[in-house]
Amino acid sequence: MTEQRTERRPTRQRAAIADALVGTAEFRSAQEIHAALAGRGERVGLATVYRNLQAMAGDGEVDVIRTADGEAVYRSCATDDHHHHVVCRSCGLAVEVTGDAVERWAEAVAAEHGFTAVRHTVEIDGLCADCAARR
Amino acid sequence: MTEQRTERRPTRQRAAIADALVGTAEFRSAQEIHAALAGRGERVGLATVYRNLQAMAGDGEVDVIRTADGEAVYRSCATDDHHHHVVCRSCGLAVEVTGDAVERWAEAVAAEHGFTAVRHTVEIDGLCADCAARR
DNA sequence: CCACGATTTGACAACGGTTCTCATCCTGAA
DNA sequence: TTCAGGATGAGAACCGTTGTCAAATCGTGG
Repeated sequence: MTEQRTERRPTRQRAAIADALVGTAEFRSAQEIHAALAGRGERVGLATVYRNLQAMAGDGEVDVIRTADGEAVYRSCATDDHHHHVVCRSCGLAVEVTGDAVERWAEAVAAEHGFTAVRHTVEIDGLCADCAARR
Repeated sequence: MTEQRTERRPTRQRAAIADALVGTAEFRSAQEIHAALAGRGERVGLATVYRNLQAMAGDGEVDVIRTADGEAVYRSCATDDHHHHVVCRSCGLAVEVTGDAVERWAEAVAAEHGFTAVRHTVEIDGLCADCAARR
């Protein structure tokens, strides 16, 4: 179930994209990353951003989740281990959390209904302390 | 936080759409519903399907979740209460489940990081017994 | 240090789902 | 039955994402 790190060639573009993700606590869309790179002077094609983001996601280097309107957003994960996120609806800040309780609950509830090969999606969203104070 | 039932006028189309959803345990996309209605002889515009599905979702009459590729899929919920789903990756079959444990965990974990106005998304997917047997 | 085959890139077209537009149709109320 | 305004439908418009393919780039072997 764990992804295999595919053999890939290092390029300036790939590094730039990875760089844009590192050190950011927010989930960002491919378009935002593309714009950020452009604004920074890094000339990288949009298709390249998408391709690399996909590849990184496949290798488990970054996390991908979908916003409410279906857009894919990415974030570099601090850990390779299984985890979930608490995301701020206002600023996008995300913190990683783990919870054996949920994992077990999901597994149990699925089994109870005869499901196998179970996976799950758990994302929590709210207002972070800063954004809440700023109101 | 609970949705207000908006005043809406009953129409043949709206009824047909609601009808296509009732009695189906699967999550279905707007396009699938549109096609199903067309195949059944019901002439309903695609835009109308989208509009009504959105309205119903806003009123909490139907559940909406996003497939892995970002497509929105709908299902009429048996209950108005808060619940989650276990969805079959193969056939789309979905069963509704509840779990206080998760709710509490989500709330606690969010609070622990200073988040407020917390909401969460929890979906479980796997292979239902039938699909698993069919392999 | 250079040539070579394989990858990767980038500009742009193509796509698929969803939303918007606006003239026309219906519905409930009078 | 008439009327005003909400609802519908056909198609254009949108937008995020993926596909195309020639040109640029990379690691390697010579």
